[in-house]
Amino acid sequence: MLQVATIREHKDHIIERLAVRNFSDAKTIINQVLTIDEKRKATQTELDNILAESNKISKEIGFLFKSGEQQKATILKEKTGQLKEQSKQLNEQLSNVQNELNNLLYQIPNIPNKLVPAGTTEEDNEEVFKEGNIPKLHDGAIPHWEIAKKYDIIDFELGTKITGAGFPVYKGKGAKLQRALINYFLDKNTDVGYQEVQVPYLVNEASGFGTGQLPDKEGQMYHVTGDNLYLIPTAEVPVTNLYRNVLLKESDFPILHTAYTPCFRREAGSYGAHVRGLNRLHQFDKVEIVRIEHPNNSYEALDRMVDHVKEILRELKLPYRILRLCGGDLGFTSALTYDFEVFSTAQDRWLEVSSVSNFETFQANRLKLRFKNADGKSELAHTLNGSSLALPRVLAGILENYQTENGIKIPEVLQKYTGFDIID
RNA sequence: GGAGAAAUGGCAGAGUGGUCGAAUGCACUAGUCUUGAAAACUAGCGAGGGUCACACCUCCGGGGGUUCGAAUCCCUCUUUCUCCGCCA
Repeated sequence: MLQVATIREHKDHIIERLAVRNFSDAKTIINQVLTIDEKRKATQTELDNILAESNKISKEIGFLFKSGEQQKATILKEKTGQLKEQSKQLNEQLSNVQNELNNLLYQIPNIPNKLVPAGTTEEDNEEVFKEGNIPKLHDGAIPHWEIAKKYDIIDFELGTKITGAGFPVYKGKGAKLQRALINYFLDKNTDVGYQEVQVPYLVNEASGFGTGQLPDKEGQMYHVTGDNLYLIPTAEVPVTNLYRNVLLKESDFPILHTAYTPCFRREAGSYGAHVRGLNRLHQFDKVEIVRIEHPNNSYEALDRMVDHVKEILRELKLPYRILRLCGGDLGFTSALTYDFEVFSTAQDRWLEVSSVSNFETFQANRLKLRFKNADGKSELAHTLNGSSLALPRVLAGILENYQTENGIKIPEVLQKYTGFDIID
């Protein structure tokens, strides 16, 4: 959520940048926000004046009672009745205006960074980096869902029986390989200073609001209605909300966390040809990295996160590329996002395995995540996060790219975690 | 799940209807003293709105109510603690 003060000061710039997202209503909404905020201020001032007078009279009544002048007090009491009625009305007005203002603010996405290219679909994303060799597979190479079946390491039908489509069961070396990946990712992250945390997989409404999933995207999350809780779609939600309503010191920066969690996504409406196997699931595992940064450092931090994910993919020897998301593909809350995609050789397509974003103050404003700056003033911090990494597609990439006629080889860096070097 | 107690500033902890955004202690910040530090002393020290700056307004777990006036009384929700029940 943008701050009204920011909107007021940088109105033209914001309208111009929002055009990159094809957010055509920008000008109208921004102008509405400013008008309504003026109304808010006026109403607030009017209410404050009435409350001030009412407070003054109440105090006087107190003194009069003490000195035994009951009659004078009674006269004053009558006067407060009117004021009370007025303040009640104004209060209602104020909360209406405030709701109106908030409803507008909720509709405005984050301002894209100047690096974000214009564009409408994923075709317009900008490839900024590419590395690794696409292996030449032997004749008869197969996609990962067939590999999974052939070696009996992932059972999709069994998951369907227990829950439904999109909830696979990992078995034997498949399960072990998954666990190896989780441990490997966590170790890589903690090695460079991310503190590991284990967090709840269910979150309340306030948390969903803080990171921007609510109120608009509740359809993407599983809702436990009995207790009004949501299953997390990503560790970003609980981990970032660790810092909801927090006032930091400048010396607290940077804050770095990593967390392994399962992720639950309804993926409503995204069925189709490209969702086979591990490509798109309702439940999957992910290791996330989250940073809370001083505004001056957040873009350097973003670059460091990108470098970190690069190193992991390099170590796994998977061919990958990095995309800078265009305005049309950029998430609602993000100012700049880099997607990492691994090449899935048997499917002949790129699979997204990580998404690294800077949200600047967009989430912090909702979270009330601030720090005391050098002038002693409260200022919003910047939040960032990235996958490091999402498991299923990395797994798919390994199974497909490492397949040989004799079985699936295990990437060298993982062998000390798996305890085996081939699935056969 | 049942019964009882509690929730106040970074922490501890006063405050049970009026001048209380709130005593006191610790922590913290600045100054005096000191070669420096400690100690001692002095001053400052919650957040949000509003203002050029003041004034002023709001906030004592959340929400609602009583009252001219609520941290204080009432209702409700949440959380914590104790006891009982259940249980990985």
